[in-house]
Amino acid sequence: MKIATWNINGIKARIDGLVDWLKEAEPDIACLQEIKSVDENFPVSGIEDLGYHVETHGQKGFNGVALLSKTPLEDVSRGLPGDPDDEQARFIEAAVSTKTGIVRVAGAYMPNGNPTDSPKLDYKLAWMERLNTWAEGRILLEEPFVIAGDYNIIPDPRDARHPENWVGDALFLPRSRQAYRRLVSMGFVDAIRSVTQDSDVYTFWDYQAGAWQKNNGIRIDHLLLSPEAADRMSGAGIDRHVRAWEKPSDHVPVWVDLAL
DNA sequence: ATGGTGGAAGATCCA
Repeated sequence: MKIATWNINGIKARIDGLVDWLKEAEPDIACLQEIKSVDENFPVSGIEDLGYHVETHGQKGFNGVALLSKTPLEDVSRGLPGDPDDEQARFIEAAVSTKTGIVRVAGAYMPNGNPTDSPKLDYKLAWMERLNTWAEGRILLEEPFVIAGDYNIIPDPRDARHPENWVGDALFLPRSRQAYRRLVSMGFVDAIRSVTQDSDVYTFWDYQAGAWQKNNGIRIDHLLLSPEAADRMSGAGIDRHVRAWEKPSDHVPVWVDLAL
């Protein structure tokens, strides 16, 4: 079972590229972030034509996440638990039945947190705390389980081409990285880091200043596997070539293969 | 110090 995550930066602008990538990569489950669309306007037909079930959690203009799956999505839940006043659409979770049981997948779009002297950083850190509290409960289930998404966190200096340029940025602050490390320390496995220790492995290149051409990238899109999922991992990768397509997102898809 | 790019929306906000 192939599970992928991709921050598509606007479904309306990316629908053709998404369909091309789905045909090429054939993920069983795809988690999309930054759909920037309300649920009613999400273009489901071209995706359903490829055999996918679609569940969205959108909002007007910004944010928004979606799950696509070749098998039906069960127990769908929208919104990260822990703050009923949080109106930002950044989280969707569902379960999928497999030959060996179920796999649970959460698709998440973590807050950016910049500028760091604004409430946005507080929101980012509080959101990560809520995620960690929720993840503690999930890991106790001892199920194959994946948290996939745009974490907006550079875990380590080797995850940036120019780490010195990110000092002081919310994506690289010690507090942000600590929150991510606390999550991983519960027992999750970073899928990409379990197949390579290379620096030069990125998932995002800014549109500005020729970042892609200079390979000035960062690794901020992650697939965290519960121990039960990690035990069944057979491969992982980054579809970096998608960044060179026409009208690309600034992020590329990241995927993991699980023997489920 | 500014602008460099792009998406959604339709003036700015967000990244």
